[in-house]
Amino acid sequence: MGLSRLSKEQNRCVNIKVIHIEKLLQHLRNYHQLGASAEEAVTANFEVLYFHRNDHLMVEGATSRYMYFLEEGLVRGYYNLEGREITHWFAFENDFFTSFHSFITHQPAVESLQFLEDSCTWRISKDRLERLCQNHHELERLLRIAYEKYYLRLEERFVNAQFRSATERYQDLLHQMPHIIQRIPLGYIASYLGITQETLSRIRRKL
Amino acid sequence: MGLSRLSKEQNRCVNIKVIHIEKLLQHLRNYHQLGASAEEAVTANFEVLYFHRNDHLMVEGATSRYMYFLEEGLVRGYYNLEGREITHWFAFENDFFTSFHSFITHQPAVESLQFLEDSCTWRISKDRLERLCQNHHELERLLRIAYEKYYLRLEERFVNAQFRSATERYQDLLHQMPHIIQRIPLGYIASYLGITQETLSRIRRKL
DNA sequence: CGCCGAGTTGAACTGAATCAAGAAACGTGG
DNA sequence: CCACGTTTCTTGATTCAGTTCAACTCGGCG
Repeated sequence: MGLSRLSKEQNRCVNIKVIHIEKLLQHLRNYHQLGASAEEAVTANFEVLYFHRNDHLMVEGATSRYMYFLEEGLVRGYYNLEGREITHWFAFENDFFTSFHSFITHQPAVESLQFLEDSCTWRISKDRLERLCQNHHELERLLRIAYEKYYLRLEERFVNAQFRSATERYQDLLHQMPHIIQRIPLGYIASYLGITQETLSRIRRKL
Repeated sequence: MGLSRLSKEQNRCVNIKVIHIEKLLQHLRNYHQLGASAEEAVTANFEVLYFHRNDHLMVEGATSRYMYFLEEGLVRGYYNLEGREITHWFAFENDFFTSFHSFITHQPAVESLQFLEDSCTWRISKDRLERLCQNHHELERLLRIAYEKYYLRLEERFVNAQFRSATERYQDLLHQMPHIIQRIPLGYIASYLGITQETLSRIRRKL
């Protein structure tokens, strides 16, 4: 459950921050165009952090004070339900992630966040994000638009969960993220889909 | 499938708009405090509309160009899945509603919206809402915060759908909205919970 | 009165969970 | 580079929650 970070690499990378953060800025532009001063504010307020495979970013009970952007790597959010571990989301390259409930409400998180691959992230604290939004209407708008998008994503997942069979959900997943199979253990994928590992194994045999 | 409106009552109400819209403003203040000019802009840009029980606000295939606020009444959103009607949300007093996917993406909606009771709504077009947000940073912020809240609501529903039994979900619903039983036919509630009407009927017998 | 929609009940069926046991793959230390 | 233990994945037998289909009850209403 190490919270260890690659401080050497990290320092190396802080020096070339301006180069790297371009990927985050590029991604932000997909949501909404930003002026020079807003982009500078982003550059000044996000910080890079590196993690190892299997590192925990946070564990349940902690309060999430940061929003993260995943430049490279893979993360899962999971929680315990009656003694068993439920993975309820994955974040891939170019995703924002955090324990949203905790981040938004300031309450202790019910979920834990763990890296499944060595990862490069950018983070900003809630305080700073609020300040940035206050000072740059453009960023507030960007955030609003980002929430719209994330809302729609979630809505789609909800409909799938409630009205499609396990097999359909697995096929959808394969279709939308074919790479997922190589990168994530079956058990995590199963609980993400809301089924048991055994059932998923059987589904795969038939395909 | 009447799209009829109560134009007489409506006109009467437009005259006393300033009194009525107070309820919308009051609700908005729960999300974020607004200055006088923002409140005036809201007052000037929302319009009141009345509907009858069973009226359709829109049917699948149409594109949702308005965001609605429900001052009084009851609405459901539903769609067809393999010939059967699935109610996937209800809006109650003080809820915002529309076909979110359609409203956000400008694409034709897959769902239809129907009033289950005589209702009083306030609406604003997407264009005007965008303009308001552009001119009033406060409103942009309010909208961002509203999306956060709606995101969390949906997340909770998603978790319930995927990991709780039908009985648990029904009990949760009873607990959170006890009035729902009196106001909504059993079949709608069942599909909202993701189960059949027969199953819900059996669950109720046992309680 | 008879019809119609809403809700209930029953019996058979089914998709997925559970429990239990093996097989395969993985990584770590010697 | 092999050997061993651990984790990951598969397979089988059984059980169970919820579906399906069909029939029936009840209350309202033209």
